Amino acid sequence: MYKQERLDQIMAILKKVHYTTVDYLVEQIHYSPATIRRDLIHLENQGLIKRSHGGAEINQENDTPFIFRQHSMKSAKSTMAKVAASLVNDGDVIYLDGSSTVQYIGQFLVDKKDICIVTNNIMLASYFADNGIEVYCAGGKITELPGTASGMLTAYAFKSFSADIMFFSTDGIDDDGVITIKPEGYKLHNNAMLENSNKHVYLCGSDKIGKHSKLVQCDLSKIDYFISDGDIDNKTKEKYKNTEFIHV
Amino acid sequence: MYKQERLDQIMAILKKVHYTTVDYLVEQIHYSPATIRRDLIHLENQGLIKRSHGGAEINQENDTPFIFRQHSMKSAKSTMAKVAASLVNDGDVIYLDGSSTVQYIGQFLVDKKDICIVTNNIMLASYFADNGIEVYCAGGKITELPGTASGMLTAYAFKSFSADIMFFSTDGIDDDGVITIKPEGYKLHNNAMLENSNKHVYLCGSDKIGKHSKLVQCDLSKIDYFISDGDIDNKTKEKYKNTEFIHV
DNA sequence: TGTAAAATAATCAAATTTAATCAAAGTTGG
DNA sequence: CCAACTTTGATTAAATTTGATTATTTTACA
Repeated sequence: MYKQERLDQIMAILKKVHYTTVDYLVEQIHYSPATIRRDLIHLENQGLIKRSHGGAEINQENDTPFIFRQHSMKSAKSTMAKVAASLVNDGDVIYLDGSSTVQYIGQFLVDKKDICIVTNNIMLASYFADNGIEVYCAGGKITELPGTASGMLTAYAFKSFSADIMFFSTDGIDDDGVITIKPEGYKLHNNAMLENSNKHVYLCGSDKIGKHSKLVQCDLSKIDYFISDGDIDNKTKEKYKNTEFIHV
Repeated sequence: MYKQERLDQIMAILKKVHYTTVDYLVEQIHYSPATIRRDLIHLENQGLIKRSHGGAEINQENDTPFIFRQHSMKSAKSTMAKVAASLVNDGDVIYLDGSSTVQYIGQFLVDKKDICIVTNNIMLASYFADNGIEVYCAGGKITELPGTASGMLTAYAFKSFSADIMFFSTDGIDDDGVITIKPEGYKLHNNAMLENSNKHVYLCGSDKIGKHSKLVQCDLSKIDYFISDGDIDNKTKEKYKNTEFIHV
């Protein structure tokens, strides 16, 4: 594993849990405590985290919207987001789901002309509104951070529009297709998004390839663009000829 | 357990109960009294809490989230909000509109037990979610800051619930009743809120009394509690006997 | 105000975590 | 292919954190 890959993993974990212990990182990343500590020192020197006895916590800038923190500019998610945003045309109506991966697309869309966003991520909705972009918030029960609406109401909202393009990300993919381990409410509104949009773009971090779950969101054949920083085996690519696999 | 995790747990407990004893924290967190005390000293140095013999209490001012900091705590809006919040019972389903006045109520509701919030203010929705309170965001087109949804979708969302109590504020009142100068979409969802809630609480800053507009939201007879820092003439009070006028 | 009970502060030893050092493994460039 | 350089993991010394013990302070109440 490359050093940068390890650093990204640490940042990805910290982004989720806010702080973590050295022991936990050792367990997750399978490197020695000494190496993990050196990585943490490196990240601290970059100003991305703050170390303390036993672990480290993420450095969040209070001024910049937390959704586009600096480190994210370098991460795989941000790269995927940039490629994803390039699929958007001026004038498009765009569905953005509430996942943290899709969240990164926001910063690359503010320059587009005459677009209209529909999203169930309330922070994203707020961000677009701040930047003078027409945005609809798909409401519903707020279930998890960062503020994501889900359930019947959310599905209803997505059913009320017809989008040119939709961006989403779930917990992973396996042989059965796009899977999710989230509660069933997520499947509801994700389906509503899928059914009421034209092009479907799926973002998939390399860590999510091969994850299993009993809850299948949809078949890969529903996906028009599959964007990932990881590799998909050729058998899968053969099977889904209509899907464009984009490696970043 | 990581130190920061313990500090967060203590703050989480203090956010709920405002004051707690060392013994209680020892019981909850399973660390020795000595460690808990050291943690409390640490939090006190950060200005987050105030220690006292036997326990500690939260520092309210620092705990106030940024959305409530835009004006001083002593402002009329905050006073009205505090009175308004006292009308809420544990277990209530509560409608909060997207006005900046109503926004202040949020901070006084986090202590209530088992409540459920429905609001079209996305910052408020985010705030309640952060504080572990069941919250539904009424979606729709985001029209103005602070991130307020309005229109058909918003109305639909409010129609999907049945609330015990509703809080709202508009641009003012005149002889015709509660008026608004906002676009018509606001009347739509405000009406939905009025029709699907039991008690109606209207907050009215003194500067809003006597404002005119051609758009009338509703008659004052619809209002159960009229909270204001300004004076209402007796003629109006006579006319609307069923409305309780609360001067703060 | 005086006294007992309770809580806090101070101190110290044990446990845990980190820093420093070094040898082995891996990389790079000629 | 080899030598110089970097990275990694193990070892050990130093630093930090924790909980127990004891002394001091604060509180409650007669």
